Amino acid sequence: MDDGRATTTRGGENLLFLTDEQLRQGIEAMFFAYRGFTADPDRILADMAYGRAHHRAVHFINRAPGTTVNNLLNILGVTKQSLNRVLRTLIEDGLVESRVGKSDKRERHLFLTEDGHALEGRLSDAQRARMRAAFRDAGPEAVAGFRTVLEAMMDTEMHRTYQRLKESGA
Amino acid sequence: MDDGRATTTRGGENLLFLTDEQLRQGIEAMFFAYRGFTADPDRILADMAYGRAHHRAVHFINRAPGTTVNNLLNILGVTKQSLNRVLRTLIEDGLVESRVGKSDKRERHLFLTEDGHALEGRLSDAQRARMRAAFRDAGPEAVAGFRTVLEAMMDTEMHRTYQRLKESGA
DNA sequence: TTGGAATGTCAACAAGACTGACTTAAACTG
DNA sequence: CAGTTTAAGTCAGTCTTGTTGACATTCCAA
Repeated sequence: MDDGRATTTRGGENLLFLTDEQLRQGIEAMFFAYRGFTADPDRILADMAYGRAHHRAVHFINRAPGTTVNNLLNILGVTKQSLNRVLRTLIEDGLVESRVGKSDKRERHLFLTEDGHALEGRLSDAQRARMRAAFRDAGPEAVAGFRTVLEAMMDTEMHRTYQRLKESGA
Repeated sequence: MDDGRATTTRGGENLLFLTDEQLRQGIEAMFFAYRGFTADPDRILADMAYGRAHHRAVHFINRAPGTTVNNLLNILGVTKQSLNRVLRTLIEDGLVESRVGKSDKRERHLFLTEDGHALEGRLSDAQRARMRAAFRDAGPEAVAGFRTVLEAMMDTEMHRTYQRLKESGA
């Protein structure tokens, strides 16, 4: 199985991609690619008093305007104390607006302000530019495979969240 | 361009995958998949006094036995102070051995001990299991695409490092 | 009206990254 | 050989982001 040779089954299915060596390459590809993935927004954020956590909050508030704190908590997978620290600075700095819920006044609905949208735009422009270049270089078939593997790598719950977001968009 | 419809060029090339919405889905896929990618080793490490940084060090020392501290620094992309903290505990706990270089006595060459190999095995077994399942579900073509896109997403320097490691393996 | 849920806040803490300054030892170089 | 550079390690301090635990407030719903 880990003899380094390509293996072909009766069906013609290449099993080389399941050797430990191939899996390790996949693992390292994820590690190095994720660094590239976050590098551009990180550079922008480094000049401000913000970090990756702020980027994530701003991204998902933009993606799902009016989302509740609890919903955002589930998406981000952090504790409310951790999110609250980030959210507080964003609200103080006038990037995020928190509106008391109409039907349920316990809930807070989160929205980006004009300044919030400006930051979100800068960050996602940078991140999208890299993603666009990678997608273009790799071609449509590779992109489809990329997404298929990533989806298969998610936990079931995360996958559901991802699907829900996907369906809500465009 | 961002009208939500599939676009086909003369060459028959589907350009839908370059819409902002598709790029955003790619970004979110990376975010959620990376969480899954690190979840299993993180769970194992949580029970010990170790974290993700220890995992990374152990992984790359296993991958490139005898690597110098400087080389590891370049691979991991952190400061020597940050790496040193992690490396010190690993050496103290007898998981990593540091040997003075033969030709250049300033250098330290890093190796996993038996215990180090045991931990590395546990961690990478867990991570490989998820990767293997994802690869199997997605199929060989998807896996090839996955790797193509990830490679295109890396910074040039990281990509060189990744290639060097890849060639040194199997 | 009482219990539980959603939110927020305070405090304390830890991992893991960072900068800057400095030491030691070894190797290279003019 | 003297001076400089390189590799590694250390000390001190800071920052972001995560964690627990305890507690208050508000308000919906049985």
